[in-house]
Amino acid sequence: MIEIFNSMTGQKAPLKTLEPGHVRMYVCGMTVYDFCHIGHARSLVAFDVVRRYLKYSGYRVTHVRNITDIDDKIIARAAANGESIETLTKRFIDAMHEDCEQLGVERPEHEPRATEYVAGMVAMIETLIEKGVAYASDGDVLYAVAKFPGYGRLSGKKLADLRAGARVEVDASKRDPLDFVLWKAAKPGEPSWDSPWGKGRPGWHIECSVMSVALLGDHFDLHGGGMDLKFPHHENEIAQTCAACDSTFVNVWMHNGFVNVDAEKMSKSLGNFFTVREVQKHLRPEVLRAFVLSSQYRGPINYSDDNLRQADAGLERLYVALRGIAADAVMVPTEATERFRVAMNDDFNTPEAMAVLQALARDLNIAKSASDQAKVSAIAAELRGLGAVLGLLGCDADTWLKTRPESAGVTHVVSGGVAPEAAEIEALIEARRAARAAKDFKESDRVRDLLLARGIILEDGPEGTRWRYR
RNA sequence: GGCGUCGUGGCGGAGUGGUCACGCAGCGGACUGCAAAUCCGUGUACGCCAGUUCGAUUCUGGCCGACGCCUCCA
Repeated sequence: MIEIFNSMTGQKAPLKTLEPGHVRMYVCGMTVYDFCHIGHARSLVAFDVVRRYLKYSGYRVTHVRNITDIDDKIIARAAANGESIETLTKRFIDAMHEDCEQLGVERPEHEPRATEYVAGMVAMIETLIEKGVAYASDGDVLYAVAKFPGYGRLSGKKLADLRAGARVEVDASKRDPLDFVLWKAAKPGEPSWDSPWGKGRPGWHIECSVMSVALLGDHFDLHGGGMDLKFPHHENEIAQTCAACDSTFVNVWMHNGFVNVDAEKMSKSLGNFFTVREVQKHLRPEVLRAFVLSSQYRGPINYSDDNLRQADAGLERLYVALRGIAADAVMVPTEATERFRVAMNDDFNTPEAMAVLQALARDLNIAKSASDQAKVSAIAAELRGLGAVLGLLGCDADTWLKTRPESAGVTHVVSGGVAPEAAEIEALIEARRAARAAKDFKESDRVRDLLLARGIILEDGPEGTRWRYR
């Protein structure tokens, strides 16, 4: 039984799908005017693990992740770059897909774009006006927040408190400062669509209401996103969908925590963000993934070189254990799998799940030194199998270990082939072998130091010498 | 100001009313020509103050501190 923390209730509860064996989930995706940063990566990876684990647990998953391809920032960025909105958004959508592939994030079943659903948004806005919860004003359409009784429930806010804390100047067209825009009248030169209220474009929140209803229905199982979307975005989504469809909308709300830098939220406005592709210049995407999974998805996670280094070291230990073992055995679940499942069933406790992988690595190393082949391949299969549920350990171990960190970034999808200078390294190892055979340890140590200076570590074993980068 | 999350050993990070996380780093041992890798061992950690309890890091209350949301943001 999978238990999930529901932001709406503040408690964990067993997952009960509306349709037996089928999970329908919607996760807020990106606004595509820039590259993915580590914060996006965390959300992407966190919900990718949710998706993978649900599938592993036997569910069919219909996962929707939207793409916001029209909004103020996109318009501004395109104008600043002197390029069209289409060119800009296409570029960053492609970049996002590349980043996802690097991070091992599976493609969701649907990736709807806001601009493809404008007609539906207009229709929902009309319904909201008919129902008396929205009003047109100077070409804008606003949602009258006070008309929706449950407003603030998700974020635990009261209308009065929100008004007291309001830091935004009141827009003259708003009847209540908290009312939010469903439709924006077009300004000259801006992209626009025809509507009953004149030319304009949708507000941000309405797209998610319309696209989720269109692809998943007006009542589905899971809705996720970053903590910062809880208010106002998800609150507004609820107000829109529930009022327009007279529905329950979402059963379980999930929110991932932030990535911090020096204990501060990584964000565009603070300028303390790193993009996924920058980071991949000096480490492999799988390390980033392991780093994200090293803490539970709801808590904060601190981005630092040392924490990344630790994630790398932990992952390397797993790959070292798997090295040289054929990946041909079928996974047979043992107590380790049971422990893994208990951890994951508890609101996706990935740190605990990773501890299980480490325990398997130790057992594997022990079985290896005992030369218990049956046990070795069984444990290796279980380790790989559970790793796959987290989207880890998908590479060939030897390839992983023989790929230089600085040439990383292209290794998540195993492509075979070791580093280019492998032949040269092998030659030096052979020379050293000869020296050792002749008991010329001075020479053999010289060769080893030579290689070490290039970041290559040698390991002498019963079957000869192996090498890896570090 | 309102609302909320959190505070675990050198670091990261789970978890629990009373023997165990796990990883990184360190130290000792085994192994090794020496290393590396691996295995074994090793740390009186649970913000502060009270309360409940035979016993609290784990429950309750208060305090302090950090962070977040209240405005676009994963």
